[in-house]
Amino acid sequence: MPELPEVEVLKRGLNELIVNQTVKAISSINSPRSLIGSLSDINRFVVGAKITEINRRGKMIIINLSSGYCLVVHLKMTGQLVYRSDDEQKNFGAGHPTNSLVGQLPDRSSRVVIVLEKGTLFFNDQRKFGWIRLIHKNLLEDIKLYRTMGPEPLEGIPKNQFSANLSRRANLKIKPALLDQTVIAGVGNIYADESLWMAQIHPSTRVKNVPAASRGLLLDSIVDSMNTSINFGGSTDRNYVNAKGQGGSYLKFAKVFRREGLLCPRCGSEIIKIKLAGRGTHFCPVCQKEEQSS
DNA sequence: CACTTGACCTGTCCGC
DNA sequence: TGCGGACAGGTCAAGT
Repeated sequence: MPELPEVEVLKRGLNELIVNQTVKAISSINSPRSLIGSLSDINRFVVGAKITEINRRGKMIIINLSSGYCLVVHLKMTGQLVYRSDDEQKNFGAGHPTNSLVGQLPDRSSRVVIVLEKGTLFFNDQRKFGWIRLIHKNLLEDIKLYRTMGPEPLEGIPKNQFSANLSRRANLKIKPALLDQTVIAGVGNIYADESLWMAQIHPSTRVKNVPAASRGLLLDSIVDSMNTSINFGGSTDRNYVNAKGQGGSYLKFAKVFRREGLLCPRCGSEIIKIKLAGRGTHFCPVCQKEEQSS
């Protein structure tokens, strides 16, 4: 669902749409757990503050405020951050056509509503796994996920660092190791499967049995697949949309993800799906060969 | 301590 | 058609 590329596309959109706007109001609706922070802090440090910049760390979005605080957003599986200008809100009310995949807002999945000067930002989350947390920018490290997050793929990770991080999980299978956010930031199910296919590594291979050359190829593949996805606006399976409510088209170009029963674009064999570490895992059993354990 | 499984949720899809 | 259950997967907590 939303992984690094999707969150990056969302971050870029938000930077174009809501920076320099002042927050007029913020409230959670229908899901108190979705907004984390005391009501007094929210009223004091969010309402009346100006949005200065939107950043990303792994799969987290960080909305910086002029008060020195920030709203950290994790979309988890079904979260969305959709901005509607006041004009767009009026048009929706009038039933005008739109290119948004999301209908009139708020809807029944809306969890947090942030009213800005010129529009409204909606945090929608069908399954309520996601959250928005208010925290001072100097205390971001209090969030364990933030503090332990591995290096950013788009900022250039030295291959020896990637290899060393992987080796901390030497006995783990390579796919669950990639999903460990302390090893590398932002990889989820889609880009794990796609990059393992590109690097021709069987997802069940133990990390200790993945040679250095394959690790280097794997890192390159992660970066390549993510950059390609960003260029296509990310992956939309069902829920993901950007800040304007539009989907991304990367899955049309995916080689194995959700393509079980279809043919491997490289060798023509049938792509299969297995369950690995509790996750659906797609790969080519012929050209992604498992290294023998010793 | 390292690793695996279950919980958190809700909408969709499949088989009966 | 209705219903129960499996499934989707990011992260943390609990269990082995």
